Formats: sequence, C-alpha cells, structure tokens
Amino acid sequence: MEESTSKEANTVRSLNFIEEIIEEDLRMGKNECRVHTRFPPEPNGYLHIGHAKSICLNFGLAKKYNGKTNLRFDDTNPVKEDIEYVDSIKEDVKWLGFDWEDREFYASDYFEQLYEFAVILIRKGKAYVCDMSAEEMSESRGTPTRPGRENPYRNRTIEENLDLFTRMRAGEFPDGAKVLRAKVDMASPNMHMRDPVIYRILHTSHHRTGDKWCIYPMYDFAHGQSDSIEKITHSICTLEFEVHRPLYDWLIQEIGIYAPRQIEFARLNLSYTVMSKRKLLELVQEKQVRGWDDPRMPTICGLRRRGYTPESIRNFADLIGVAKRDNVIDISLLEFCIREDLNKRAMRIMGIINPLKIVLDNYPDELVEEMAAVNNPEDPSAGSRKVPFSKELYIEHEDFMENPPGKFFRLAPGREVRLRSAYIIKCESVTKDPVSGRILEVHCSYDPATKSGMPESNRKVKGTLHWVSVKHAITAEIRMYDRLFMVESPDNAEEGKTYKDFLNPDSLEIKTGFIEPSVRNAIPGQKYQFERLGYYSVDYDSTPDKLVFNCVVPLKDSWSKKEKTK
RNA sequence: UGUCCGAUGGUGUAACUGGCAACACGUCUGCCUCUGGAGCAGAAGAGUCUAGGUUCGAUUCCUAGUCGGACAACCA
Repeated sequence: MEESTSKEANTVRSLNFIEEIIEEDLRMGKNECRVHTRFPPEPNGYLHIGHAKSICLNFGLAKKYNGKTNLRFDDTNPVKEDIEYVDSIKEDVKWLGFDWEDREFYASDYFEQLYEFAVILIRKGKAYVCDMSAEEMSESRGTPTRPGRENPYRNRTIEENLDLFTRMRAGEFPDGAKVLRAKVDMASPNMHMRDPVIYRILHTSHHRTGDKWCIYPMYDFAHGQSDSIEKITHSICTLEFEVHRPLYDWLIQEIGIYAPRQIEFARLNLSYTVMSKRKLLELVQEKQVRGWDDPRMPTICGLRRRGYTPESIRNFADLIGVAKRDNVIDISLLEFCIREDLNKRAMRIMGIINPLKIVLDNYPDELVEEMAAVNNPEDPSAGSRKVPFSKELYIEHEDFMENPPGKFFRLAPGREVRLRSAYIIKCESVTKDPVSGRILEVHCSYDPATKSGMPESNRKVKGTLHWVSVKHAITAEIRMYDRLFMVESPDNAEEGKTYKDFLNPDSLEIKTGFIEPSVRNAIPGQKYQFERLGYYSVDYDSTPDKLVFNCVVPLKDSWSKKEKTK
C-alpha cells in the first residue's frame, strides 16, 4: 500500500513540449506570468475528434496554469460560413466539458480594428493595392523553388493606395477587381512572404456583420492580430501554420502591437477514418453517411450520438499526448477509452441480437419468476433490478453449437450452462426444420436448486449465457457499426484511387433485438452494457414505441478472436 | 530541386536535460470470474533513421546524408 502510493508520487508525469515552453516563459516572468489560450475555429463545418484534441489542449493548459481560454470564431470568409456551424461548435465545446465564460469572440468583432491596421501598413508603405487578376498573381508569385517577380502596382504611392483602399471599402469595385497586399518580399523562400493578399473584395453578406462590409481580411491578416488583440500568450495551432508564423510576426511587428507566442503541434490522425473537413463534408453531401452526426463519423456530434462520453474523449486526448511528429493513432485506443469509462458507469442489461429459442421442458408452463440481476458489478451502489424468467427464452444464436470444438464453453447437446442471474440448464435435444436442417429450438431442463443466490447455486459450470424471456421481451432496433473505411489510412490512396474507394459497404448493419423489459422507458443518450455483447446507447431516433440502440463498442471477445485467428 | 519541420517497439508518448530505453494501447500466457467482460500476475516486442565527430560515456550535443511531412487559394 505504502509502496504503491510512493510509487505514484514518484511518477511525476513529464511535461509535453508545450508545457515546457510555458513553464519556461513563466520562469522568465513573461506576460506578467499570465497564461491565456484560445480555441479559434472557423464556423464552416462541424468539429471532429481532431478539434477535440486542440480543445482539450487549449482549455487544459489554461486550467493547469490558472489561466483563461477564449472561444474565438475566425469568421473572415462569409461565403463559407454559417450560423449553423457556430451553434454546433458551441454545443460541442460545452458538451466536452469546457467553459469559455464570457469570452466568446469573433474575428468579425475586430473588422474595424483590422481595417485600421491595414491603413497603418499602407501609411508605412508596407501595403499596396494590386489590380492583378488571381491568375496573374499566382503566375508572378513564382514557385517554392523559384522566386516571384515584383509587379508594377507595388510602387503605387501611399496616397493612391489610401484612396484606392478607401474606395474598395466603399464598394466602388466589383469582386476580384483589386486586393490589398502586404509589401514584404517577392523573392522570399517562404511563399507566404511574397506579398500576401490581406484584403479582398467580397460583396457577400456576413452572418454577423450583415452588409456592413464588402471587403474582408484574409485569415492570415486576422488570426495573428486577433490573438494579439485578445492578449493571447500562447497561440497553439497545428503544424501547417508553422510557415505562416514569419508573416504573423512581420505583421505584428510592423503594426506595432502585442506579440503572442505561436506554438505548433501535430494534428491528430485516426486509423480507419478521415479527418479533413472537406472530406467529411463530402461524405455528408453525397449521403455516404446519414449526416454530420452519423455515429460512424469522427465528428464530435457523431461520437456523441454513437454513445461516447465527454470523459472518454478527454481521457483519450490526454493519452495520445502532444508532439510535432506526424502520427496515426490506432482506433483501438479510442475504443479502450470508452470501454474503460462505460465499464464503471453503464447499467448492465440483457438483450439478444441473434435469437435462438430455448424451451425449459421441466419448467411450469405458466410460471413467471422475477430474477434479481445486479445492475453493475463494478458499482455496488447501482443496485439490482428484476428480470422476468419463464419457460421459453431467447439466447444468442452463437451461444449454441451442435458439434462444438474443444474450448467452446457454451451450450451444446448434453452440456450444462448457467443462465445469468437465473438457473443452470442442460441441453437435452434440438428441434430442426426437416427441410432446411435449420435449428428451430433447443430443449433444455433446468435445475431448480441452482437458482441464482440460493445455497445450492454455487455449482461451477464453464459458461454463463445471457437470455431474455420470450413473452416479456421487447423488440428494439439495433444499429451495429463497423469502421467507416476498410483500410488503415484511407487518405493515402494509391494512384487512381481516392479515400472514397475504401468506404466500408458494411459499416452499418441494422438488426432487431429482443431486450429485457426493464429498459422500456430508456431515454435517448442513455447508455447500457448489454451483458457479454457490448455497450449500447439509446439513439435520438428512439421513441417509447420503438426503441433504437447504437452499438458504441463491442466488449472484448477473446473467444471469437481465438476462433478468427485459427 | 528552395525554405521550414520531424525521425525512439505494431501504435502513441517518455527518458529528471549526457549515465546503456519507461508508460499506455495492442499482442500473447496464466490466475480468477454467475459477463470467455472487468480484475490480477506475467511475457514478448525498440538498442533510439544512417555515417562520422565531441565525450570516460550520446536517444539526448555537432556535421553531413537518408527518409517523411508542410508550403505556390482573392480558403482556413
């Protein structure tokens, strides 16, 4: 005991590289020793498990160092954004268990300020209005290995630029006619420094600012400054923004405002799924799945609907760690997290998915007994419930074999087996369809002395089966899910193939199950362990008349695994 | 043929900042069990991309190379 506590005390968890940077900054007394992070989504899609990693990171860091985290929407592109997405993002962050308090911000809140920043740049001769078309611009920008060319508009006077930019804002020019560019260095080895566009004309109304603006800042001109305005101390983002950092630094330096410290980490990849907003959107639009919250989707709302808990996702985010190298996390780690959580909390019930009828020949025809069943062996406080037992029962079809192999511990002719929370039964005979040879029902005898809880019930038998009384069972729709893709990395498609070629045609299987009556009033979101099968969550489609369950994750099954590897 | 970033078991992350590699998932044994779940006990699995160098000593530092990733949207 003492040893174990001292062992735990000695296991000081090592810091990840971001925590190391933060602690170093704290030691140096930077930012008055504040830690202030932010989660900055663009409201143009639903959040997925990769965002969950970032959310847990940002909010977790602030919590650890007594700081704050803002929720800020980087809503600089009205053509792709929508209020639907901001609502879903807020819901998802909240559901994950994080609170941004009163700090819900929008880059669009800063449009006026950003405009002023642009004017500062123009006045300093560090920005100019450019009339080139997108094609011309891309042509003159060069390539990563070849420097770009300077263009004639680069040398417009400050006065002319000021005038033109004012008229851009006033709506004098059509979309695409002009842009405002930062004047940095057309020969920079970093493409982002080759006079990047910082404002474009878009006569599109914005979900928050309406028609107030017809010019909108580019992300690169809004993101860093927004962090600066919010006095973010550590701007944590994914690796692909590493090359943008010199631009952000340049902008902030030239404008002369507070400089946050940007730290980049590797985004999450999960095996057997895709993680890009674009691809997830395609799956939704092409109806490959039933929507953003389809339980097969790696979206947060999909995982929620599937039956994942916020705790399990937070724990997952914790276990995967943070680093800069590319990674692909095995989906089995996510599954481990939800099993671990639900094992401690989910009520156990009995349900049959592939029914096989058994008849207890020596059981009184009309008798119904109420069997006491433990709700959760992991949690004594969960109590117990009554489950009706009668002469005719359903068991799982896979739990019976006529000619079983060696290590089969379940029901077979002449064999005894325990019915969970009930009696030990013995298989006496099998009735088959004379034509097809299919097993119709199995006849058994029960041993009245072995009722669960009774003194003589301790007899050891090899197997225990779950069951449900035929006349008391309620039916339910059971949605079984398999991985969405058949290969580990659907993104790495060989020539001529796309991730969609690897979609698993059997990722959804709908079955009708027979469930014990105690769950009749189950409400959507309620989670259960169907004993010996897996964890199931009541779907939103469920009604009192028609229960619908989602299989969250099956229980580990060392028997079927052994069979499969044979 | 550029710039930046990275490289540790099947996977992910560590290694107290130079002292012969740890934790978790997964895998495999055994025990236990009225869930073949859970739990318990144990095992296998990397000598840290390569080659040099510094050092008594390198996963940690230096150099060169190899491999992988990111970057050429009026997207974010």
